[in-house]
Amino acid sequence: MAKTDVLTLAILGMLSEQPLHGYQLRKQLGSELGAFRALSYGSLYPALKRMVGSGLIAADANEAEDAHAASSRRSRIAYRLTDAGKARLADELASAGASSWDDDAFDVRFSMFDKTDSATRLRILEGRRSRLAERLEEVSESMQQRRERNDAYTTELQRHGLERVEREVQWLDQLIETERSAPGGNTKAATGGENN
Amino acid sequence: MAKTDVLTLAILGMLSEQPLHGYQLRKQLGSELGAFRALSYGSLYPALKRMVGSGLIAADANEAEDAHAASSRRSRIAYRLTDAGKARLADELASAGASSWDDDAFDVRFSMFDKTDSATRLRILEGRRSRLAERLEEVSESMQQRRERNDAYTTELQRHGLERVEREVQWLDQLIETERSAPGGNTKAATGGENN
DNA sequence: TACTCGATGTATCGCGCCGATACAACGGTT
DNA sequence: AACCGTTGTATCGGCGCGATACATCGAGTA
Repeated sequence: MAKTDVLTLAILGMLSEQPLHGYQLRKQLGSELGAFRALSYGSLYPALKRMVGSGLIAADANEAEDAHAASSRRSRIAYRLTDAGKARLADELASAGASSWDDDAFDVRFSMFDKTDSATRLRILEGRRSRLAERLEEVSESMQQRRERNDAYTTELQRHGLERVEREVQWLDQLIETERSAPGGNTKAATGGENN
Repeated sequence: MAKTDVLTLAILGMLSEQPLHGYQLRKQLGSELGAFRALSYGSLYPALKRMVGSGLIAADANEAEDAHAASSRRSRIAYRLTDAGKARLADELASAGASSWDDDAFDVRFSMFDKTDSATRLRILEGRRSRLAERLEEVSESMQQRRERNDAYTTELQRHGLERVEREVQWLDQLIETERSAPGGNTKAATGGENN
């Protein structure tokens, strides 16, 4: 089972809606997600190259040649999903493994929830929740241990960090409850199931 | 004015308390700050090497040779600040420029607030605040623009992200107010002043 | 005594990301 | 006709990360 990193997954998701140029892709990813707020071209273009190389996407170089032959050869490249790309995306969408629980990965995965069935959504939310609970425990432990040694500012920083994570857990709890009481939306039944 | 990246600054701060080994350095940075939660050795050791190369720190290889000569030659390296390192740290501590306003950089800077005078503290807090206000505006703009096009989940993700930033601003406002009404703590008067 | 195991400790490799930078054509304004 | 902001592709050096390898120490245990 080939690995699919976060950026690759995000691109697959974007392109599943419609073919896009690199430039447009960047804008969309930047505004749609919290992650990738300022995704650089130094990441994007190499990523696209890799994906073309592994056959997940294909590059359609400038199609518009209706009239007057090959005059103004603009170099714009529209990328679209191949069948392999669609298959990979479907695979990822049906999985709820640990690779969907980290900060950026979760955001990307969450933004595609309307393409996922309710059971998988729930498993991702719960996985994320338990991941955050782990972090909560680690941080509050190390806070207690060094409570005396730290100055007021460091303590405040830790307290605030802790609070932020707690709030995140509360948010997830809300989402989980909603998902449980109203499994609505997409219900295309976990095909295959259990990845990662 | 030589550039000082976040990791370098954090190391300078840690070593200003006491000489430390790479291993200890990693543990401290991991537990003390929110940033650097899991700083890898693949970053730390090269960074230390760079800093030795640029003369900011010095490496004292294993001093403990009290008795029975050179028997168990353990390879442990304690790093300490050089005079150049102390000077650089003092420089950074007196500056409140834009390089202290980003997420990780701010955390590192904030955790050293007890080594900075009140005026500089205030300027950093305000800089961070205005940086977050910028982000707030960008995000809420792009939310309004594509309100219709997005599905419910993406919208919720954006809303939550926005809320998180708003909360961050509130936290800063509190800190600013406190700092204004009680400039206490270190008051070593901005020496030299205005960097970055 | 010997064995194992976890913590301490140093170090490197490949890979991917970032910020900066360069280049170029398009569309609209003055 | 000159200017400028947006769209668009592309690369380079530097650096952080995760994985991995290796070595020693102290303590508990068979």
